[in-house]
Amino acid sequence: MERRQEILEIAAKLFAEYGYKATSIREIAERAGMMGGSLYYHIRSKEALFIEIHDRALDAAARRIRAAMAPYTAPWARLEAACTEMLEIQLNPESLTLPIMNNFRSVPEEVKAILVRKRDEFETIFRTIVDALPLPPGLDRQIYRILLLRLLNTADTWYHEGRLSPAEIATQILTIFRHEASATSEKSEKKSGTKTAPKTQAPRRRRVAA
Amino acid sequence: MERRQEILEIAAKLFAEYGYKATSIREIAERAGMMGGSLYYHIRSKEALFIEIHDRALDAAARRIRAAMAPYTAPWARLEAACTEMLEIQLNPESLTLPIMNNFRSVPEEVKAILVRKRDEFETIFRTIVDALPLPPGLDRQIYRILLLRLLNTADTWYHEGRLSPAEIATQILTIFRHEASATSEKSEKKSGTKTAPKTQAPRRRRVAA
DNA sequence: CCTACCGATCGGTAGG
DNA sequence: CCTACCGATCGGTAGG
Repeated sequence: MERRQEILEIAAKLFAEYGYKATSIREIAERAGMMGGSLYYHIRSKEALFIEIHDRALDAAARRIRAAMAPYTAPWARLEAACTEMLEIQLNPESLTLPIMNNFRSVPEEVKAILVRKRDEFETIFRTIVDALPLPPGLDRQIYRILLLRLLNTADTWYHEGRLSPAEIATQILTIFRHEASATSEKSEKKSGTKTAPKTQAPRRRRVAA
Repeated sequence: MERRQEILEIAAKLFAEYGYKATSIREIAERAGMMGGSLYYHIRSKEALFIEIHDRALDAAARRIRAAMAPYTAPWARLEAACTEMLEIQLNPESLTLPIMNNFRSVPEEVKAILVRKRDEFETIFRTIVDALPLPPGLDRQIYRILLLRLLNTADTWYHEGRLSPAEIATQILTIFRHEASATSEKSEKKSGTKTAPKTQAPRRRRVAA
């Protein structure tokens, strides 16, 4: 039973690094210490394996992000909490919760349809957050959300440990994406009695041209 | 001689859509109206084909972007011109200049090294532009540039024609990424005697919280 | 540019 | 979980 979990994690890492097609069943099996054919004692097919990993990763990510957002009600604070958590997930080299989303180029069309449906469902979290932001009218919320998710989901392709932490990168992204709608920006988050800024990296963020 | 160009364009389209590994020589050949083996009259190897397409695409893109920037000297205007042109290139379904960059996951390691070197060279264009921007001190220019390039380079993965044009998407990205350093933001672009805003989609862009 | 083929590798199965 | 194998597909070559 935990052997299976091990296999899922090995496969997730390989899928994330090389994509669906370029990851072979035999390579997964070898890293799990068995022969290619033996893997089919644990899995039904390569396609089913990929779908299961993707589903589990997104479910786990959704749970973690909702938990991270829970303490906040102010829109920008919720966005920051969600983005930070998402980056922690995407940039963590361990565990199943890995960047397999958005790497669908070599996935068979029928499978892709299933993955995209699941991913769209996952992204409603961000849809809700973005819709609540007091953005300037010139910004298209759909594009805003898509762009933000692109950055979060593809961060693993350029990130290498050492320079900035996931939380620091989240801060940079938030600094860029933070635009207030109203002129009375500093105090425009009206919801009271709740925390306004997340714990991580909060300080040197606000710098609205005034 | 133009037959070869045809093959390069067909291959570029397939590589962009499915990635290196998932694109077969036989599929390229079939779309070019010949047998798999016949393709080797025109190319040396699959690897060489990919490298050539990548090189040509980046050279052409660099040329177009430099030309688009040429009329401007104000930093933000140069950035907008470069981003708009880059998106026109990335979102144009025709021609060789296609989004093959950043899809290196299934490319053999040795080839990847060559591609990355070329891409880094290409991206110096944006390095120069970003270094000239009057950004607030809280923003890390390296991260800023990386994030911006991610959005430009991966736009093809979510773009579908109909809603917004490449130029309109560029405007959205620029609106998000525009942050002024100084408090006297509106007039802080000191360079005079030169055009300040590009021709495309300029109007409804500025909306700094004041 | 085609035919015909090479060795290698793929996902998957049978039988134990 | 292994051995041994299946049909399919891969990049590439020889010989024309």
